[in-house]
Amino acid sequence: MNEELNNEDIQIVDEEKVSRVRETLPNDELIFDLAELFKVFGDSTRMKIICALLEEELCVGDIACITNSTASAISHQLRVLKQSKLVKYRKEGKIVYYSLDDDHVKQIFEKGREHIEEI
Amino acid sequence: MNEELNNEDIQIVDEEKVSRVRETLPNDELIFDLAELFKVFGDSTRMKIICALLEEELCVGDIACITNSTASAISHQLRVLKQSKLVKYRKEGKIVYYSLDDDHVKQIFEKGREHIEEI
DNA sequence: TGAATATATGAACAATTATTCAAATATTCA
DNA sequence: TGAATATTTGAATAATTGTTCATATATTCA
Repeated sequence: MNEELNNEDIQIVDEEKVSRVRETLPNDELIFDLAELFKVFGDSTRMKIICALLEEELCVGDIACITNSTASAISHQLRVLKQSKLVKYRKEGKIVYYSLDDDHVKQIFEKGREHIEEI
Repeated sequence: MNEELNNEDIQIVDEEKVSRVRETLPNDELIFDLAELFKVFGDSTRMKIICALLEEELCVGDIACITNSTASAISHQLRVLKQSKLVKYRKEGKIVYYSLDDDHVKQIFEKGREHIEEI
């Protein structure tokens, strides 16, 4: 009786290990940003868009056609990709051409594929 | 009148480009698997677990402590990481130690970080 | 200017999913 | 064996999110 800790609070941990690892962790903001970035890759439609753009620049209508999706759905997803700086675009009249923004996309894609294919 | 296409079906596309890109696309299964893989990286809690395990092998309780989470929540997420072959584990008595399964995790993590930090 | 086309956008709906809570296993040790 | 600890698991809840549909905006061209 009169204990300061009840059962739920007790947890046996390797305190030295825990504080050592804690200090090496990236800050919460970077972890959040990383998760947000990978979340963008974590959808089949967006992954298909990325695969298509790995080949060449494409307009919204062509991407929709290639991915068997609607222009509206693709436009929504392109916005997500744009916000993460994964794609860029240029306008030519009423047509908007999208392309991959830098080489990281390809590198991340390839590393993912390596993992999948080596299992 | 008597047209075979109504407005919703009409879409002007660069057919040659579309079929060319279509042929280079990975099959749907690979695209799905890739999206599933990146989805696993796309959650802050799992990303924290991954960051911690980049340092050294850890038991469930210690991971929970490091990430300010509960053992139950961590256990659920470790199951997800296990299913994607991102972590492996070994049992020592009642303690289960988890560690990263191969070097792809670190590589994917690093590529993600490069993208974040170069913007 | 007005019709046609390409893209973007907002709201609504359905589906997915992370966490919590309670309870079940598994293991050690007195 | 029974208490204590570590982890797992299943169900429920709350929050997030992808697609659809209707509509808005932008651009070209007759």
